[in-house]
Amino acid sequence: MQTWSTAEVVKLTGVTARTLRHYDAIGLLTPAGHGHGGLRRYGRAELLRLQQILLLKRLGLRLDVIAEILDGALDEIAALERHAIQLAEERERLDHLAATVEATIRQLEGKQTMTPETWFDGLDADTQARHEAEARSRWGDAVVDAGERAIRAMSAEERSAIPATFEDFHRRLAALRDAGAEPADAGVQEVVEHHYRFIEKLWGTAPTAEAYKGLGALYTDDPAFNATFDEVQQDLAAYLREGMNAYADANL
Amino acid sequence: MQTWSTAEVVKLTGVTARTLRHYDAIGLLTPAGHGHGGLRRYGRAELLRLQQILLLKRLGLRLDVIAEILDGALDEIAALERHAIQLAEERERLDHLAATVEATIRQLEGKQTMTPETWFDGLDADTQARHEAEARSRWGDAVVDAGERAIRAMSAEERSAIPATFEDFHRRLAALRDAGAEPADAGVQEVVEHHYRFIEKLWGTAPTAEAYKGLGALYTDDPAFNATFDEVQQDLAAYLREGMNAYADANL
DNA sequence: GCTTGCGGCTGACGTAACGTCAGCCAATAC
DNA sequence: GTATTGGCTGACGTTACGTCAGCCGCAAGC
Repeated sequence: MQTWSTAEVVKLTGVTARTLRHYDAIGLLTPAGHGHGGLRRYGRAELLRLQQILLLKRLGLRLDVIAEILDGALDEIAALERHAIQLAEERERLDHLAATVEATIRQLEGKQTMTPETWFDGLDADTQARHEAEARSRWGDAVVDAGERAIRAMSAEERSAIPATFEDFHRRLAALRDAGAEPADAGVQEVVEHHYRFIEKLWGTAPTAEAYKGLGALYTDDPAFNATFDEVQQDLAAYLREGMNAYADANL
Repeated sequence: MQTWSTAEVVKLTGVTARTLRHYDAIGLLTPAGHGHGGLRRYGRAELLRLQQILLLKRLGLRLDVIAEILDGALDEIAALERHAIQLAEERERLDHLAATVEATIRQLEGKQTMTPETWFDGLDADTQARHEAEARSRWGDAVVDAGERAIRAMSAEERSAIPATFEDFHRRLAALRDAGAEPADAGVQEVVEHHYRFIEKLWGTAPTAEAYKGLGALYTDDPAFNATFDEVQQDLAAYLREGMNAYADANL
């Protein structure tokens, strides 16, 4: 029976000698035997098996899965079906990623003059871009795009008034808190309602309960936001968040 | 100045403690200082940096690249643009892979329901039965039945003529190739069209461009197929594959 | 007989980004 | 005094090999 040495198999198939040794080491492709000095010798059956391995590998399957298929422990069609599903998921993930990266680039390039620097009050352009990326991954592109349109539709006056409006909310909330009001109390909820309406205006669409609560969580979780609130009053972000949660539960 | 312990940062950001230690170990995020017992302490600056790290990481950048960007050694926009290109390439690769996998699955299905041992040597009756049961539960009866109906709609003569029909294609292609014809030439494309119609008949449905190309790739990649072609003429599979690609591009 | 070269061999380390122990330490709570 | 909390520092495992380093057997040339 004809046999082939490692070097010959390398020439025939294009795989590297190291790969053959690796497949031997993990038991995926055991040589037919060993010649003088322990030299590996492959027979026809091993070459055929190697061809199958390479085919399945080209399809992106993992070596352990390939081994299970070739040894009959796994159904080939079922394994490929699962693999196809994984490929589709991965592709979708990449699509989403690519969109977010593109948005980030556009933002960094400043080609989009959407939110003036005043928007996030104190955040530099770089941080702003990060926030847009975060917003897109949190709420989706549609929401952020709508927000951009809404902001552009505002007059310059309205736009420049944004930070002051937020500051006004924050100060009123801090005052209520100092007075001992709970987040769910009517006075606080009134301010929160104004806040909600204002966000709706900024976003160009009415936030859902989840989105609004998510925004509240962002206020406390994001150190940049949190710091902005802390400047007005310690832990004000958490106070507002509770107010937003209560508002969302009661009205959205 | 306010500082946070590892556990606090974990709660604030959602990353694991192990990750924070890892980032410290590779120098990506060094704590502001160490408290009693070597406990890590993070300040506002570190939280902001961590925030940036997490955003870039969500965009799929590698940690060493992130470090270079944050330390100013790399231009952020340029790095993201390169990254976007890589994402697009990876996506395309997955597209291609998915199409090939789908075609392979179809072909394996065809192996079992449509063309018996005469065309493909390799699956015994038991394996075939398992595959069919698997196929029915996974793809639904409709698809498998359609294929079987298509086969059954053939007369016994037609069925037994399947291998001969393929062989006829192969011989005609080999002859054209010997005569110097390119895969895209009209004469070859005419044979390929017959081949396409025949596959359509066997599958019970018209292959898409991707599926048809995937089948061509399978002819060259699968050793069982390739060997069948090689018996007629050396590297005939690759020749047919090119013809199939040209046909798909022009007509599907 | 000795060296050189070829072809191959067996470890062993490195890769990306951590997860998952194992074993130890310090401060606090009971 | 001890259990608990919260943290610490190694070190191994993960995937599919690439890349040495060091050694061995066999042949040809000197």
